[in-house]
Amino acid sequence: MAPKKVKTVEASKTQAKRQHKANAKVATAPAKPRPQTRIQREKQDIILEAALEVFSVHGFRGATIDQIAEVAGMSKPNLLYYFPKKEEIHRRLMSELLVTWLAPLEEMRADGDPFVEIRSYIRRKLEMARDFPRQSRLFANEMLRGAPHIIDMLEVDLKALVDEKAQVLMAWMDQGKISRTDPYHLIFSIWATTQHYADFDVQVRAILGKGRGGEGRFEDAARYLEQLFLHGLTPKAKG
Amino acid sequence: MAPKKVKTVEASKTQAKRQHKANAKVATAPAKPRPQTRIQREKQDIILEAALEVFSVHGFRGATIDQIAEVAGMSKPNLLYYFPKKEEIHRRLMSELLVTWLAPLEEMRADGDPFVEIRSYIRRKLEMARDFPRQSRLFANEMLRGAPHIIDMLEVDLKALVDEKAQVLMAWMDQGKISRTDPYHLIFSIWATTQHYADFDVQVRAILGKGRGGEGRFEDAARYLEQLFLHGLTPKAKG
Amino acid sequence: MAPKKVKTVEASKTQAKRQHKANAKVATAPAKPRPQTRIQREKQDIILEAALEVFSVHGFRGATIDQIAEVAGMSKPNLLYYFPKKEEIHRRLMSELLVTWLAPLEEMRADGDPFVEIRSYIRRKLEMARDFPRQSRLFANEMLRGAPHIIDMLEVDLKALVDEKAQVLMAWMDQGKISRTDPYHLIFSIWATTQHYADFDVQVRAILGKGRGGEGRFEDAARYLEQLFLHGLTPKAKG
Amino acid sequence: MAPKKVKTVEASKTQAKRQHKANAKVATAPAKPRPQTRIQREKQDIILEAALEVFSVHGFRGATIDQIAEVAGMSKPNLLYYFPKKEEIHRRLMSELLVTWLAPLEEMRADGDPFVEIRSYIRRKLEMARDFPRQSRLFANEMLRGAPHIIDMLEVDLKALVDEKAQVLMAWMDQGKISRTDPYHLIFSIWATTQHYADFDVQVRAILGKGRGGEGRFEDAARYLEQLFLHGLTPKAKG
DNA sequence: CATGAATGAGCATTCATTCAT
DNA sequence: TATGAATGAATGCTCATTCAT
Repeated sequence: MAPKKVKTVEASKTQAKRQHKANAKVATAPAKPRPQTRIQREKQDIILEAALEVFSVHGFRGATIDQIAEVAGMSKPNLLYYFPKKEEIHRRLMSELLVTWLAPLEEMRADGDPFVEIRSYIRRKLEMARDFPRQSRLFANEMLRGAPHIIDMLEVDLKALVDEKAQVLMAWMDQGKISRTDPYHLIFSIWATTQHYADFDVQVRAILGKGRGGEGRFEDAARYLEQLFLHGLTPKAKG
Repeated sequence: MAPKKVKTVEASKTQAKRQHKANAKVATAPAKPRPQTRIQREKQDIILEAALEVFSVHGFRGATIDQIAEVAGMSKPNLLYYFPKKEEIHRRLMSELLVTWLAPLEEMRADGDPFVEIRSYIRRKLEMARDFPRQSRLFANEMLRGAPHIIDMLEVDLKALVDEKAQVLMAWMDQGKISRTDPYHLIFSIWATTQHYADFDVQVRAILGKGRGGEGRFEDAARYLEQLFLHGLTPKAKG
Repeated sequence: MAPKKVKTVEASKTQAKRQHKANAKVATAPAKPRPQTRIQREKQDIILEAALEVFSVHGFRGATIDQIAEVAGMSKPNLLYYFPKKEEIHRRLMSELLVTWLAPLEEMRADGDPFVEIRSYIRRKLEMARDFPRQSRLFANEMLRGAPHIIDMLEVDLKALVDEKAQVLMAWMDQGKISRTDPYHLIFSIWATTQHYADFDVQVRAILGKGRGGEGRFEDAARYLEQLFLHGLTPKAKG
Repeated sequence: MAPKKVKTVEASKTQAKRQHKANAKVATAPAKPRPQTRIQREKQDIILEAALEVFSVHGFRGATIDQIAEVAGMSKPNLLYYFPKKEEIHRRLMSELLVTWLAPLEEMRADGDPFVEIRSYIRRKLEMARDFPRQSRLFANEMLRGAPHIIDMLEVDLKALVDEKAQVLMAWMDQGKISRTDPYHLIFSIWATTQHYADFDVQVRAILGKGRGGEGRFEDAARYLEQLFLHGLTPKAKG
C-alpha cells in the first residue's frame, strides 16, 4: 500500500477531544481507601469478569457498557454505580492484568537449573494462554493500540523485571549452561510463541482443522516449543 | 401491484445503492472492472492508507470514519463517495492484506536448502514486521476478535497453503535434513516470533529502552531467531 | 479473575439489539406481554399521537424523528428509548389503524335492513373522516406508495372481510332489496366518497369557501351521499 | 390499465398535452422568456416524466434527485442543470398537473344533455385514473399534505371553475332534469369515486384478487358508477 | 452540455453518563 | 442499592446543491 502517510493517528483531532481529562493527572489513586463491603467486591468482580469478556474481543472503544452490563447480568446504571466510568473498569482490568502477567516470569529462579527453569516458564505461559486466553487478548489489544494506559508500567516495572531476568539468563550463558545469545529477544520469543495460542487462536484452529485443533493442540505446542528452545531444528546426531 | 414498467421506482432505488455510479445500462461483461479514473484510484489509495492507519490501531468498531477522513485529508462525505460503506473499506483492506500475508510463505521452495529456505522465510517475515507493522496489527486485530471477516479464507486458502508447506517440511524431516518435529507448530512459531516485533512493538521498545530499542532491534532479532531455530539454547561444544 | 462465564459476547450482543430491555433470562411465557409501566404506556401514546400527526402529512420517508419528537415534546433519544426504530412507530400505527379501519364495515349486519345498514355504514365512515382525519390520511399515504407495510393484511384480512360483506350485499340483491350491482365497487364507492372528506379536506374547503366550508360540510355530505346511494340523480316522480 | 409504456412512448403522449398550455399561466415571473431549444424542452420533459414517476410514489420529501436522475437516465448534476432546484421540478409538475386536472370538468357543457354530460365526465375521469394514475397520485399526495404549493390555485382557479359548473348543475336541477341535491358534493363524489381507482389501486387490486383485479376492473367500475349516479341503490321495479 | 468530485446540512441510531425515584 | 427515564455528543450514512473541468 502506498506509503503516503499524511497524518498519524495520534495527531487526529477527534482523539484529543475524546480523551477528555483522562491524561490530566493519571490515577489520583491512594486518596481512596474505599469501604468495600463483601457485596461490593463481589459485584465488582462480576463486572470485571464481564468486562474482560467484552473488552478482550472488541477492544476498549469497540465495547459498550450495555454489552458488559448484560453479560454481568445487571442494569447499566447499576453497573455504573460501581464503576462510574467506562475507563475505570478498563483501568482496573489492566492493572490486575499486569500483576498476573508478570507472575510467571518472576517465578523463574536464578538458582534453579536453566533448562528446567526455562521449560517451566514456557509451560506456565502456555497454560495461561490455554486457561486465560481473554486476559492474553486484552493485553494484546492494549499493545496494538500503543499501550496508552500502561506504557508507564511497561517502561518501569516490566522493564525492571525483564532486566533482572536478563541478568539471570546472561549469568547462565556466562556459566556455559545455555547458548550465548540475546536474553531479551529470548524472552520475547517465549512470550510470542506462547501467547500466540491465545491471541491467534482462531487462526491456529482454522489451520489445524477439526482433527488436530482440539485441546490437544496445547500439548503438541508444548512438546514442539520444548524442542525448539532446546535444540532448534538441527538434527541431533549426525554420525 | 404496478404493471412492470421498464424501470420501477423500487428497482431504481435499490440499484442506486448497490451499483453506486456504475453504468446501469446493460451487464455486458461478467463483472465490470469498474471504469476507475486516475483520481479515483489515487483517492482510494489515500483512503485505504488512512484506514490502515486507523483500523490497525483501533480495530473496526473502534475506528471512526471521521478519523479516517481526517487522516486522509478529506471530508467525510467525500470519503464515502469513494467507499459507500465503512465496512467496504475494511473489506478491501483485508483482502489486500491476505495476499500480502500469504506471499512470504508461498516463496518457501521445496527444492531449496531447508535451512536457507527457513532462514529466508524468517527474514522476510521480520522485514514485513519492520516495514509494514500496521498491516501486521490490522491482521492481529482481526484475529483477536475472532476473524469475523476472513475466517473463511483462513479455513480454506490459508489452511491449504500451510498444509502444502507442512508437507514440504515433513519431506525435509524424512530426509533427515531438519529435526523431526511438528511442522504446523513450527510455522506458528515463525509467525509468532516475527510478527511480535510489529504487534507488540511498544512493549519491545519499552523493555529494550532508548539504547537498544532503535532500528537495530530488528537485526538483533534476526540474529537471535536464526540461532533459536537453528540450534535452540543448547550450548554447542559440550566437552 | 473469576471464571464464572455466564454468556458469550456474541450472544449477548445480538440479544441486546433484539430484545431491548426485555428480560433475557428465560423464555417462560410464549410471548411476554412486556411489563409496561404506566409511564411507558403514556409516553408511547404521546409518541404515537405525535407520529400520527407527522406521518399522516409527510408520509414515512418524509417524516423525521426530530419532528415527531418535537410534536411529542421530548428529545429524540428519549423518543427512541421507547421506540428503538422509526419503522417500529409506523408499524404500530399501521396495525392499530387497520383495526380501526375495518371496524365500521364489520358492523354492517346481514340481518338488518339493507338501507338502514348501508346508511349507517356511510354515516360511520363519514364520522371517522370528520373525527379521525389523520388516520385516514395515514392510510391514504400508505396506499399511495403501494402499501408496502400492509399489503399482506390487505390481501388477507381486508379481502376476507370485504368478500364476506359482498356476500351480504349480494344476498340483499338476490332478495330484491337493493339494486343488482357490483358489491365490491359499491363498497369502494362508499370508501372513496367518505374518506374524500378527510384526505382531500383542503380541496373541499378551498372550494366550499369560508361560507360552506365549516363543520356543516359533513352534514351536507351526509345528506348528499344518502340521496346518491338511495336514488342516484334520477328525479323522483315524473308525472 | 396503462399500456406498458417505454419511457419514450409515455413521454410523447404526456408531452403533447404538456406543450399546450404549459407556459400559459405559471405563477413565475414573466421576466424569464427562456430561449428553449428543442433539446432543452425534450430533456425537461424526460425529467418531468421521471419526476412524476418518483414523486407520485414517494412524495416530495421522500423522493430523491438521485432516483429521478436515474429514472431519467441522466446524471444528477445534469438534471440540476435543467432544474436548479428540486422544488422547481415539483412546481412545474404541479402547475402542469392542474391544467390537466381541470380539463375534464371544463368539458362538461351546460347545453348538453345532463345525464350524457355527467356520464361522459365520469368516463373521462375514470380514463384518467386508468391512463394517468401517477398524476392522480401526485395530486393526492399534494392534497394530503395540505396542498402547500397549489392552495392558491385551488382557492381561485379551481373554485371558480367548480362554482361555474355548480351553476350548470343547479340549472339542470331547476329544470327538473336531475334530482335536486348539493352540486358541490356531487362533484366531490365524482372525483372521489373515480380517482379512487388510481390512488387506492393497491387496495382495489388486493380485494378484487387475481381474478377480477385485471384491466376489466375499470369497465366494471364504469358500469357500477353509471348506475350509482343514475339510480342509486333503490331497486327499479317498485310494484 | 455533461459529469466526476466535493460538501454542508441533515437524519436515524448509538452510547456513556446523569437524574429521579 | 437498584433501575426506569432522559440526554448531549457522537457515528455511519444520505442528500440537495455546488464546483471544476
